Amino acid sequence: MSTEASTDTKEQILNVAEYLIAERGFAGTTLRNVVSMAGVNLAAVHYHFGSKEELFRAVVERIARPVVEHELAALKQLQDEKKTPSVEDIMTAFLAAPLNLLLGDESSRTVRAQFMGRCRSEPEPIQSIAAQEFDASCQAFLDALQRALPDQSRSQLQWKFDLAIAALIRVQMEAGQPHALIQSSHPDDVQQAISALAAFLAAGISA
Amino acid sequence: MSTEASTDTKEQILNVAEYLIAERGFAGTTLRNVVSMAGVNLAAVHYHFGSKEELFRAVVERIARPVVEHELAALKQLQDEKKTPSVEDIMTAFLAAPLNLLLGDESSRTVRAQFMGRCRSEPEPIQSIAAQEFDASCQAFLDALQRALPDQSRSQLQWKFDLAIAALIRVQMEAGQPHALIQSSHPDDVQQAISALAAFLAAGISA
DNA sequence: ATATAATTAAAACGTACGTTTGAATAAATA
DNA sequence: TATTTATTCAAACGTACGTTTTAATTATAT
Repeated sequence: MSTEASTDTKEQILNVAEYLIAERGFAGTTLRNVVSMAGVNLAAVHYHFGSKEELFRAVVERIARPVVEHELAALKQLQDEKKTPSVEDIMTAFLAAPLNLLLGDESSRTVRAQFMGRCRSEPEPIQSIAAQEFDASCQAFLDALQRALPDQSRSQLQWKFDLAIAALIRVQMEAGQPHALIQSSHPDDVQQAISALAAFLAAGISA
Repeated sequence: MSTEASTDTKEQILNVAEYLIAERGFAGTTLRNVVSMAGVNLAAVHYHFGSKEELFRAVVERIARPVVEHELAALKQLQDEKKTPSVEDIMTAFLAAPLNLLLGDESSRTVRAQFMGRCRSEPEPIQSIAAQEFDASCQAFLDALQRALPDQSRSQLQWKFDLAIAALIRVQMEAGQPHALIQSSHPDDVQQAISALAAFLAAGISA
């Protein structure tokens, strides 16, 4: 048996698509760019994924699943430790999973971050496809914030948490650039960035 | 004489290009979409602007100029009133100009906001073309923040102010949507949103 | 009114797009 | 080994892209 050759092709396509869409956006990335850089045949995309849009969905799923899992696990652990975690605790748990992904192998460090950033600014229906993959963790963290700040209205917390996501994504996209919060993928730097960003957001959300 | 017909065509193209790029992004907008909706000939784009990229630059310039002017004027007035304005004062001045643009005629209310949002997430070189149009006011406000918070390092303020811009743009893009900060273009609502967002950001930046 | 310039129009340029097809090749089953 | 299935490949499908060209039209000025 060899699903070997098959999965190689499939993963190569996913890797390259993630890289190019992160760099150029969905509309700016052509399947011919993808297969050329991946070293596979053009028809392989439709054989394995069906269409360009389905390929995008596959890339998003591959990225979102572990992030959402980590986030929900971190939140659960936090709630097991403390009865009512602070806003800063909650935000730290929320930020840790995606930002620690920046610690992965150097090659795909920024790529994954930039891809997630693109997801939120792509035109419909691309944006919605991405959003629904992250929806589960967003709801859970919003509930946690509501318990920590019972005096704030739900709609208030909603737009504040939305801005927190916007900030997280901005930090991810700018990682490594001249004046960004995250300068290197060194564990200490990333941990410090998580703390600084959690403090920034906790202050704003609590205000 | 009639530069009449000419400026009509030119402005129609600018209007429609702004609308479509706001909705679909630069790569997702075709010149044939533009001229079809604008009711002008395809060649008119190249006659008046030279290329698709130059058309984009023209749209950005038309939007950015009044915003930057208003922002710098508001900052100057603030610094004339108070010797050392508070962080919240500064952020309010920064937010007021772009958010008050949402008070314009209902038709183009969200369009302009979404366009500015797109500018920051477009792939290069589109993003840079847009960024340089807003650069002047960014530097001025960063300087003002530095004077209000002399204990924070420049690089700290830089990523914080960058996140403030990200938040501003997110608020603009989401305006009118279900759980957004800005629900209507009613002057009172917008003014309240400016206050809330200024408080959110001032807390984060000062933290 | 006539000549000159500015603007619009229709059509085609070459290129690249996402997708489909049908044959060739490799792998798995019998 | 023979046969069926899964995968790769080269080529072409029709469509749409940004841009250019050339001619018709409109306005300005002599």
